[in-house]
Amino acid sequence: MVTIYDVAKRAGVSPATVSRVFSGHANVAQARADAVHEAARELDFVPNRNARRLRTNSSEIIAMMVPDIENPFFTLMTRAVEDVAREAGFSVMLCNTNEDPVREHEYMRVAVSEPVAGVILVPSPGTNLDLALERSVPVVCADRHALGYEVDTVVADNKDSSASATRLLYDAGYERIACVTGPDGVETADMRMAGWALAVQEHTGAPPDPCLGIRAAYTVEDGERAVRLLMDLPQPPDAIFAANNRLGAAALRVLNERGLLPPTVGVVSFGGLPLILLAPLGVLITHLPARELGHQAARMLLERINGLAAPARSVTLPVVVGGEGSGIDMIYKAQGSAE
Amino acid sequence: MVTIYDVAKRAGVSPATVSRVFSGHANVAQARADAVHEAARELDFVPNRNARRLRTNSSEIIAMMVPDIENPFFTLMTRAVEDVAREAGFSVMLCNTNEDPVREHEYMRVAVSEPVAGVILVPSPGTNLDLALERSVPVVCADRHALGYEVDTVVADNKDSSASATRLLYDAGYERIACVTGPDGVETADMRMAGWALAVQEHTGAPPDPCLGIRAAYTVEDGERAVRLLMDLPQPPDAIFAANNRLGAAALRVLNERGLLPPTVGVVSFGGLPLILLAPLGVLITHLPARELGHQAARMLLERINGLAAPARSVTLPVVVGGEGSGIDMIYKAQGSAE
DNA sequence: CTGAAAGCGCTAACAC
DNA sequence: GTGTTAGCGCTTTCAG
Repeated sequence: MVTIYDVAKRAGVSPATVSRVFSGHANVAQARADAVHEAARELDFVPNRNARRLRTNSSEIIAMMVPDIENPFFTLMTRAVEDVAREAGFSVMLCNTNEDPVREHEYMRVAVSEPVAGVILVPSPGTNLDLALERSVPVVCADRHALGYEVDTVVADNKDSSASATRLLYDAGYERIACVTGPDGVETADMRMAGWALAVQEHTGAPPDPCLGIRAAYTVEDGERAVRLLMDLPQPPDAIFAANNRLGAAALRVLNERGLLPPTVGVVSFGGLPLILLAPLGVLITHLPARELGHQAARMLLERINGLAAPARSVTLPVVVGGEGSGIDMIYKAQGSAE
Repeated sequence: MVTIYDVAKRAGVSPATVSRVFSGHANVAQARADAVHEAARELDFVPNRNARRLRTNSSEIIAMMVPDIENPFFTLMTRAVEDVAREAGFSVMLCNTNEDPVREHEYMRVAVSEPVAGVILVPSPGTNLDLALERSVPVVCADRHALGYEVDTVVADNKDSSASATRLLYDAGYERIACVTGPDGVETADMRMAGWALAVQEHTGAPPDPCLGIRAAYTVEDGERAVRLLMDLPQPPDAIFAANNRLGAAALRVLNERGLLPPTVGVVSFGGLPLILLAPLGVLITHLPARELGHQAARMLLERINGLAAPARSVTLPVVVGGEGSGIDMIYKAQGSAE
């Protein structure tokens, strides 16, 4: 393996000079810097990052922990994180927490012992950040808050936009609107259900019928189970507010089985369905700002990595509802692969 | 930061013993090992991986380089890699090459200087593996071969199954079948087009009309452009063989615009469309073994990381076509999120 | 089975 | 500006 010593010898300078040249921020005479670069090229020198990291106790790796890497929403967010990370010279280590605090914590252990420069996390209900915080590894939460911790967080405006989306169903003439949402304690699930409940209360003057608000894992399979339950009710709903893209797909699949596709039964999918046409259907989609969530989270993390010491910040990204180019759209007008 | 020295002092042993306990494979008396573990727990000791890596010159990171992390096909593959990597104690660094050799090479540089334990790569036409090979970082290629290199590779049986899929369109009564495939030089694009051409030749006794075989980037946008070209032909096709999921979606979108959805114009999408119902349509889907590709690639890489020195292996995963549970299925029967 | 000691390749004081 | 030097925390001979 070729080291700075080899390069130094060949370039006729000291190892320190080589180090200075490669670590950037240091004054080296132009002539010597050139000599170093030339020697390095000739020797095909690649700096050893582990040695550097051991010395500086830092890395250029960001850990990105998401509940489900196969969900296009998180994929898009990850992609956005990767884009800004790369530009700043960081790599992204991807971790699939599976919405499981144990697994998440396991990953946190390796992240901390790495140590990574920072972590971007979509927290689960049982998230534990102690390990990272003790060792002052910067953490920013995306999409949801971490319960009991004060860290930078960026989320979407879940409650208000859920209420707006639900109102759209009322506007379209539906009267008995159900809600399928995610697991208890998952912030997005809770907030979106709260938004739905709010809109129902506004419209009917009473809290929603408890049978109409139902929970499922954020998966198509479990969503189908839940939607079947809903449609088997003595008084089934005439519209469904689905709190994420998986549940939206589940609703459509079940309704399809029963010949009740929209507009027979109304559907709003909170979060984009994969880019594909469903032209005959009138499904309402709200576009979550997945990309912006990722960008913002990455930017905030980079600030922290660079030493920013301000108190925890919390930003809520707006989800404009209704109108062209806004948050809610007919599916066949949907742009972008999956928000 | 707490080090093995702190732990050693507290446990009343030497640093070497602590190291032996944590690096596993070493004989330490049970009593001392217990003492070490206890001390480590009390001190909340986490081994510093950079120090270890510097010493051993190895890491537990696998670089996974894919052309488009937002494509569910690659996402699923990545997920499969992550699953087997995790089990073996490895983390996955995700790299989005964007089908761009320059960007790919850039990532290869950081992978090599990391150094990562190995890399799993979906190569582009211009892939250059010299950097990794010189430094004997194991590489396995997935989904495509790397031109000009002898490395472990796992691919799907693209040509034969494309031919079979095309035959299915003939069987369904279509007569003038077009093909939209990916960029020239991208192996999957070339092989799938070759399979289509083979089936056409078989059926018509002549090579396909060159106008009917068209290329596009593997994106929905560019696919739409290509399909429009096809449908604007003086003699437009009555069926389309789309060589990947993006192009399949593109075909459906364009046909939808023109009121020509299947079965008016036949469509086969080579590679699963995202899980969503399209019941009224009769789209043929072939399911690519994305998960198996990932598993297999990861397993082969792990073998190399563990020192296997056999000559390069090449495995082709079968894509059984036709029949229940096989490669081709009606979309509304599709299982799995996106193969 | 265990400890002492020598680095892995690099950076960062510190002198010059 | 540049060279010298002392480690970063860990693994690994080598003795005992």
